[in-house]
Amino acid sequence: MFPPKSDIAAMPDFKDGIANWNSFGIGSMMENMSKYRPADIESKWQEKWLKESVYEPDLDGAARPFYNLMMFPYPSAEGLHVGNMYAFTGADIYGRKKRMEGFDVFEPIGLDGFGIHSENYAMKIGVHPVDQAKRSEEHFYEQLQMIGNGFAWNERLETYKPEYYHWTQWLFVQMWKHGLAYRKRQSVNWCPKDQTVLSDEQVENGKCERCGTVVVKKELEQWSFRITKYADRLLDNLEKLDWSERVKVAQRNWIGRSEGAEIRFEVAGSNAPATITVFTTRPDTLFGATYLVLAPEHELIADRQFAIANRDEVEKYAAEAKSKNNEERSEEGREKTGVELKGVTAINPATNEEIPIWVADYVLGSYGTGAIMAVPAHDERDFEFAKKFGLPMRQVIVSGGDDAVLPFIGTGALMDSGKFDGMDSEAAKKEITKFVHGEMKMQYRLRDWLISRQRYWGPPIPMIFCEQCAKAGKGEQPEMSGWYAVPEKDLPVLLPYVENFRPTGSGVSPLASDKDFYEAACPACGASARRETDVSDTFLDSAWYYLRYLDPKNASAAVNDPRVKRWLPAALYTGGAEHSVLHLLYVRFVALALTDWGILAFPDGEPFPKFRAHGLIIKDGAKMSKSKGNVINPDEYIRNFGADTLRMYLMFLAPFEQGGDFRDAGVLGIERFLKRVWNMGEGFAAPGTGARSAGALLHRTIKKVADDIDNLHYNTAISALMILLNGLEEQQAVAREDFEIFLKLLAPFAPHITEEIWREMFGRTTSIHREPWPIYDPKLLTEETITLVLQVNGKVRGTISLPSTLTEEEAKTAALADEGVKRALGGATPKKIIYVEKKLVNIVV
RNA sequence: GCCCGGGUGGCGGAAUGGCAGACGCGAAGGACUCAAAAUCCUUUGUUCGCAAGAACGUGUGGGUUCGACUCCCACCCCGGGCACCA
Repeated sequence: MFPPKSDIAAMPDFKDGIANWNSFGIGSMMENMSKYRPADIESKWQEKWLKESVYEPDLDGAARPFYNLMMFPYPSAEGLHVGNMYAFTGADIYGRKKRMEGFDVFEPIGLDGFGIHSENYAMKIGVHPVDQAKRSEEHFYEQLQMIGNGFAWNERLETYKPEYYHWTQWLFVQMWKHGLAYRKRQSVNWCPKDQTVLSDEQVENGKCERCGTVVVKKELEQWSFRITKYADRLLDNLEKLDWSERVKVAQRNWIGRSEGAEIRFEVAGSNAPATITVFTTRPDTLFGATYLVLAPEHELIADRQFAIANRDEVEKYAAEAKSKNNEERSEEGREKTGVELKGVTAINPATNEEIPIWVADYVLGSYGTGAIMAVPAHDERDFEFAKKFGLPMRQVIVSGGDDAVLPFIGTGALMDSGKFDGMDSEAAKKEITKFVHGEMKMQYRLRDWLISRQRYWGPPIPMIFCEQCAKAGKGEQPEMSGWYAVPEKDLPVLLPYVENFRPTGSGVSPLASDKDFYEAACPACGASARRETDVSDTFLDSAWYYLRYLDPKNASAAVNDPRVKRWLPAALYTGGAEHSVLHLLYVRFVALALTDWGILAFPDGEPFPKFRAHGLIIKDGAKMSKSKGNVINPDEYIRNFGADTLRMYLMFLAPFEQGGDFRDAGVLGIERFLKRVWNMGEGFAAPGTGARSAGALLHRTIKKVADDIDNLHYNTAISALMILLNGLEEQQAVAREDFEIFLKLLAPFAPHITEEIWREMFGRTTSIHREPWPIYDPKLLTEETITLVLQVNGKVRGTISLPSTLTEEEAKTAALADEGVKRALGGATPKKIIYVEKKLVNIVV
């Protein structure tokens, strides 16, 4: 593992310091010296900060609010992960600097404790989720206390507390009232292991995002939110957001907007009149459409009125295709299959030709209209299909150059397209659509947010179904007769403590067997009715928590709160990129909806104008996981090295947005650095020395550290601090003022040791974390002498030190006089001399 | 396949047109010590050379430039996102 650190925590009475003393010191002070023992000072300051409310801003009166928000953890498993600590530390450093710059920094923390993740863990260790939540809460907060973040503890929240989920349920009710929540029987993702449905976003490569089990399709009646209604705004707003690019790209891909046309094809040969509407992004290729393909789910296939001569064969194919899950259906390189619908044909509206209609599972029922026009000459999939079944191909686009090879996917000029021949394909899209009375239309990859879960550990969905009203066709929403939201005065619908909380697998929640829970009176007619027994997705809990932090004491104003105006939109949001299309999409959707309802008023409806995704901490080149046994427990390192050392080590590994590989050996370097800081602090226990300031080095460091923190380049900021300490140690004597500036620069990274030196060694009475951030003097950034690089034909042949006041002429003269340069020139005459101000002279021969 | 990152010593990384390898780890040698640990000092890209110094060197191949890790073109490899989405 790592070397034993017997010299720190394990020796409480060790008290000489001699062994630690280095060249910097004053011998006579030795008996007063103490060793750097993080265990002694860290918990002391954590308690003191709490008592002094160092990190509690005035939520109602702060003059310069800075909401420093970070994604809250979901407690489960063995406790805080080193990855959590990495994320929190990186966000905290930014916030600490802002606080020193005079901002009222609000850095809240809480627990996203509802959900499958926490419930599964409780089941695994055989504890009831309610009881496990209490334990996790205690353990997590204890660990979170130890990492030394400037958390505003007073405002902490837990999503599983009734005073919290009261408002999660309220949010559901609002969705319902505004027509954004609906219940529908549909083919949904079902995780056989977690025994619940999942949203599209929770399925990764056909597997459950939580447990990795292959997801299957099930026909179930489920609750969804109409996030698709917001697809355009979710996409368009991305342009205005200052977010990590990779997250924006992921959201763009996920929303997947494409512009195309819907075109109607009349059907011939059927006894009843029928049309098939297709969606295409290439209406310009309509003249090349030689057949149509319906998805197995297409409504015409189930329509018995529709005269398909080989109906049995077609239905059999469709049924088989539907039984396959997405993964099987789209397995890469899979051969195309399909069946022709005999006895019916479609009429290409551009050519008036009769073309065959097929059913094939390469067309998805859930996208577009569930039907396509196939243009085998200009689409790879259609090409493959046409080749296999011997269907005709017709090229209708030519590019300028080599276009002999089909399929040709690109754009170009039209051919064999009647009066459109020669037209540019881009222009032809609109023209041909118009010509056949089609309609330009957007299509989205995004699906509605499936919100219900057949599990116990979540907020019960606050809906009631009344059989009486349903029969009478009454209800709160059109086409949803019988359904009523729980009246707001009756919220929250409490999650009962049931002994049998395990998922049933029958498509309903364990709450469905709790009569006391589900029996309710109809809010409309008073008849005996039945409560919804599913709970909502965990991601609904976390879709509004940033609002809740602003008022944990007064639940009645949790969402519509005057503080919201002061603190939101958040100044900075930090979290993992793995939530690109989960949390980060949902949270935006909910904010947009709240904006439309007049509850929020953020510009563009966006709560987080600035978001930064941090990197991933891996271990020895591999992702940490319990099965690999390479999970780093931060507690152990904090116990052995201190939180300051671990914080700095994690930040020193690599740029914060990149992540890093955790290697035990590296921790020692930071530990040495902090010991040297400590020792230098001890050296100042005596009155100040009146030594000269480190000047340019100091001021360059102030600038560098400030810039690096702003850019989240903590690794290079730490490097700059090391260089400054090295420089100070080389001096005969160090000015106390310099060292104090150094301490302030170090404070965001190592909050405990800097506070200890500041207050205990230097006798200050207020926290270093409330000190003003150092300002550099631009005049002091440059050294008195500069190093001029001398090149001949671009190769370095020497360097010389010159006063920084030097002129171009002086530089060139000095360069030509240099021995190394003369040797390299070998008597040749310079053709050209390039001078880069105060940096370099390059002599070209 | 498309879209984002990225490829630099033994290792993590630094430098975004101007001394490649900052800072740290590791390693080697030395000081202190009975000894070890800790600490401090020195060295540490590769090759040739006693040295002064020289040549080579940032995934590969070209190009632009006085000068390229950095910019341009083509390609290879690694990580991530999307993917039969018409």
